[in-house]
Amino acid sequence: MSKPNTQDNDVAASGDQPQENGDRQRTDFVLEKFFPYRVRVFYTDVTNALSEVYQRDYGMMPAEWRTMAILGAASGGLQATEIVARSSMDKVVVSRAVKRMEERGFLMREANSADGRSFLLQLSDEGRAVYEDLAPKLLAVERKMLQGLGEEEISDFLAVAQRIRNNLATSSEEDGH
Amino acid sequence: MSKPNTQDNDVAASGDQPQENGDRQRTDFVLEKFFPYRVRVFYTDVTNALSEVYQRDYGMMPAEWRTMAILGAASGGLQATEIVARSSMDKVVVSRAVKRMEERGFLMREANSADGRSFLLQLSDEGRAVYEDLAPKLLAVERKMLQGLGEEEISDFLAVAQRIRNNLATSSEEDGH
DNA sequence: CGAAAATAGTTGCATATGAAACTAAGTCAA
DNA sequence: TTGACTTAGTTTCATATGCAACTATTTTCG
Repeated sequence: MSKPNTQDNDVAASGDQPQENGDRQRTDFVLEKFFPYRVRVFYTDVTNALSEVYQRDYGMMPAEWRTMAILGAASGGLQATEIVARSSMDKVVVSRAVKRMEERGFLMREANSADGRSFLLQLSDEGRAVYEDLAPKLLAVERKMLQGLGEEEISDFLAVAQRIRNNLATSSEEDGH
Repeated sequence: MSKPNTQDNDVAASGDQPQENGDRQRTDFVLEKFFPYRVRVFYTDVTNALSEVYQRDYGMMPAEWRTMAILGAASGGLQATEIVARSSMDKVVVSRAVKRMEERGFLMREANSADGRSFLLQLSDEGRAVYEDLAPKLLAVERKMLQGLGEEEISDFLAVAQRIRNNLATSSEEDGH
């Protein structure tokens, strides 16, 4: 699956499956039943519930909130790289989030004496105040969405998600197997 | 953007948890443990696994594939509105996906005699061939990601996702309850 | 040491996105 | 009818995104 880009893949030629006849062969693909589709619908609702809060209250975008969440929980200053690692966000996204937050006075950058390429980031007092306001609100949203679910249901759910991720991470060689 | 509301929630006042002292109150928010964060990480992997395929093979983007998936399963022509409804995509997104697919010769638009505002959309022969090529490949990705999971585990998973969506859809009035 | 490779972070570019405004067509009701 | 309202779909605009190229530093190791 590493074909760089064969792009103009001749449509007629890629016949893996029997072409049957000229008639419509009706692959039974139903988007609404498709697992990844449902995941997306689910994800969209979850993520909207959150961004609604930090968007509305502070005009922050997801990357900014996540950056804040990590810095808020940290004790000392962190490098941007750590934020990248712990947020699973792209480094460009983090870079821009940091920039914007600094402009808004939510965080401070100081030179890193140990490494001239990087900076140590931490929340300003104002940023921390925002964090202390937002974190409980977002935890409340989490509580709301998980309302009525038992510990075990939740951990099962996460376990399944994790197994799916593992399945996907497995190189395709071993899957027909 | 600005502060449209009362939101200035006094940071010090929102104490659900014991306030201890005036010292840093250390809200215990840990991004990595935060349910919505995990959902996002999961979703990202799932969605990437799919887009990798239609992106690589046909340079399509998600909205295009989803449009194709719906049209591919439909018998007659569909209005864009139906695609919007059944894909839970924005109508602007659908509009552009349709446009691009038409340009690429994957679908045909014919005037809708029953309603002059809309068009009836359906896959062209070429579009259908692409669909017939892609649908099985994407079903295979689905199979791969669900590998090793039992029917019941999957349906439980989806049920939990649904319950979470329901929790979120519920107006906040009734949630403290 | 010092050149090549690796790493931190930023920027440019091309494209994607959503909100809101817009056009055109259909519906409703007096 | 006609005028107000609704709906289908497109366009505009401002912003978000990701890749790849870039600068500046640090690391590696012959």
